[in-house]
Amino acid sequence: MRARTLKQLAGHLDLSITTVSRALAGHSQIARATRERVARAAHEHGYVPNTAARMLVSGRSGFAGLVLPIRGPNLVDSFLGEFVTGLGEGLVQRGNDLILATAPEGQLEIDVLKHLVQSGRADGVVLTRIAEADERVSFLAARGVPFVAHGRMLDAGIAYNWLDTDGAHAFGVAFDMLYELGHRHFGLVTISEPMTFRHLRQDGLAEAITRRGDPSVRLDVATAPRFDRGARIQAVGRMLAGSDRPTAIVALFDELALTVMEEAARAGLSIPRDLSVIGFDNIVAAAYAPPGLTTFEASIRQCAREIAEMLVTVIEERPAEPLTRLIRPTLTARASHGLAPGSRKLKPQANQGGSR
Amino acid sequence: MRARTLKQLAGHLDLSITTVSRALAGHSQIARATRERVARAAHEHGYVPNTAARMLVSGRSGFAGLVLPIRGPNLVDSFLGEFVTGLGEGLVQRGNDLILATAPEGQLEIDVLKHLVQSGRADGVVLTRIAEADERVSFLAARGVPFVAHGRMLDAGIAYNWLDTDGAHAFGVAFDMLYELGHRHFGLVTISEPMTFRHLRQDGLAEAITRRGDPSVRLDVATAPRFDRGARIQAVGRMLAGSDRPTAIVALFDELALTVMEEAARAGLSIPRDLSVIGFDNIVAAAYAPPGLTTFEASIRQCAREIAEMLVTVIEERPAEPLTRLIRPTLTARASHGLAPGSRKLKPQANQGGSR
DNA sequence: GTATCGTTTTAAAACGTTTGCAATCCGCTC
DNA sequence: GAGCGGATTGCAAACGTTTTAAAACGATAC
Repeated sequence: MRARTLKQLAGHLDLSITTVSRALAGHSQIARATRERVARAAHEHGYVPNTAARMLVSGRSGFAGLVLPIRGPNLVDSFLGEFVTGLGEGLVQRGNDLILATAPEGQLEIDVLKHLVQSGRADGVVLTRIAEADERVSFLAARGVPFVAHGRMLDAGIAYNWLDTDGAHAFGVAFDMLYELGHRHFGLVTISEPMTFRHLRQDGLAEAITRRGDPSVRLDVATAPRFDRGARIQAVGRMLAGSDRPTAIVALFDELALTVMEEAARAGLSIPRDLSVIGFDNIVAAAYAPPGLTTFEASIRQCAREIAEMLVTVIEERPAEPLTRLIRPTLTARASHGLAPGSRKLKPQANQGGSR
Repeated sequence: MRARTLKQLAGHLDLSITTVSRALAGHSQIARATRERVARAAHEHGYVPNTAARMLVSGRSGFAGLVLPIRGPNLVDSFLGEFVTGLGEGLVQRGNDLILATAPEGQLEIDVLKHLVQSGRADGVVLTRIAEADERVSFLAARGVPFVAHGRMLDAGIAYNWLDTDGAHAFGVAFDMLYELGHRHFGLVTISEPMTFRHLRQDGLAEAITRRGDPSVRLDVATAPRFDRGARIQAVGRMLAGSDRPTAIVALFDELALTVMEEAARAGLSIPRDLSVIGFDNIVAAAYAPPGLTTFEASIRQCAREIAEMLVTVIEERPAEPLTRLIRPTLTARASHGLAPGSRKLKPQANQGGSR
């Protein structure tokens, strides 16, 4: 009864496969009456064209790929959910779907990536967590596979499409705000992994300090491996020890800021009275960790959506020039920053719009 | 140079397409020497078989599908990320990938689902958020499409594969624990949407009360629409108002429990001294919201992984009997529950193993 | 009645793989 | 040296779609 293939549908309609195919595609060379008759029949039969056949003949899959590396039981936060949702939103608008290829623990992410694009399952891919020098970028660029990176490499020698948050700008804003509040002794808590955003944010902070030109400003830096909680706590502990400690700490991202807040509480320091803390990302816990973490946010979902749109553009139009986009994060002011200890507020400056 | 298709590879090897195909598939009818020669060449050329062609001839895509409904800008938590990660883990083990089909705001989820399976893009699908009566389940069951549901319908009339967390058991455990701590006046905060887990958990609580057989036990229920924050706050406020309020509140899930904790704080109640609160899910914020929410957890990632394995089994083996699995959640005891006000502890009972 | 033209339809090839069946090759036996 | 059997290999069809090139059909003009 129901026609599952073009052939069956054509049989029912007493037309050739060709005509039905063209009619469904809306070709104007098919008589209008025929087009409508075919459309009606297709709808009645619930006919849906076979994706495999379409892929085979068109050479395109209609899928954008994302490789999901599995590592350890811990590292799952809301990032992935938001990112995937945003990609889905952006892709579906342009008639694409998302395919998630998992890279299990033993397997290299780049191998999964190669397989994904070479099997024709994905017309293009999205890359996250770009390292300072990233072999995935060079591989895809060399192969001419469409892709968009979320983040940048440090090496500027290779042209590719990317979208990134302007961490440098955000960290400059953070410094200026804290400086205005009287802070002069700063701390930066960062990671030791070679991620580009680490450099960019740190440079943004350093530049803001230079721009200010106040020689009394000091900056301490604490570094620890990203996933080594013990080392991180130790590094933060050292930074907070003694009386000559920073009065304001900027963390590379919220998880680090939360550690700072926990360690500060353990050391008997009150936030923001004794210590101001600012993070980056606005993860959910940032709102719940007392007294509420001041942080920056560039909606991951929104970024992912734009990335998806960029990717489809690249796939369809193959632009000569790489597409790039820098997103300026917004400040979510909560209660973890305030006047520097011992300084009196000159111009009153309320915390703006903090919320959950 | 590089052979992208079987034909090219066969040309290089001076063999027929058939032989190369069979050699790569490991057929024993091909001479061992030939098999090895082909394998080596394929590896050197970086040959990867075309997925579309394979799908077309085999009738299988190697994809499991998940429909991602987009609704509103708010509803993104870590659930999706964990779930997708778990699915990926489970699927990749059996050589499958995950395809995410987005249902944009205007479009019905079931239409996307239909299109997904009828186009042959997915060999089977995973369903989440099962409603009391779910049209997706009946559709897929009628069509004979392999699927596994995360959650159950209330109607037992239709056989299908599911995995669910044993919320009834958990809520019974919660009651027993609170009863032992001296609580007699209980509150349940729930939602008004027709989700099966709401019934199961509430029934589990009611059964535990009945089982205990203590006529002095009382239970108040507060209900609000799931996504109406205002209504939720009001309902919780009413429950907490007056002196004859519950001393222990069990929330259907953590978000509700967090609202209870916030409103309790606003009403000047101290947790756990004046009020015990227990949630369900162990979301990230549960650890950070002071004083730390006691809650139940069934690792979403682990559940998703099992769901994926079940799905592949269904796809490959088409078992006659439906596969079902009930996961017992574990208690994550933090500091939001304690002795009932005015009762003295008889047998000391420390909080076990609370952690982040 | 034939040539021409525009509109509408169709036959057939192609995409890259798997697979049923047939062909080839080789060493053996009688 | 013809026949046989087992081990290898190859031909060709099939999967369902899109697309190139060509055919069919009327109608109009000469």
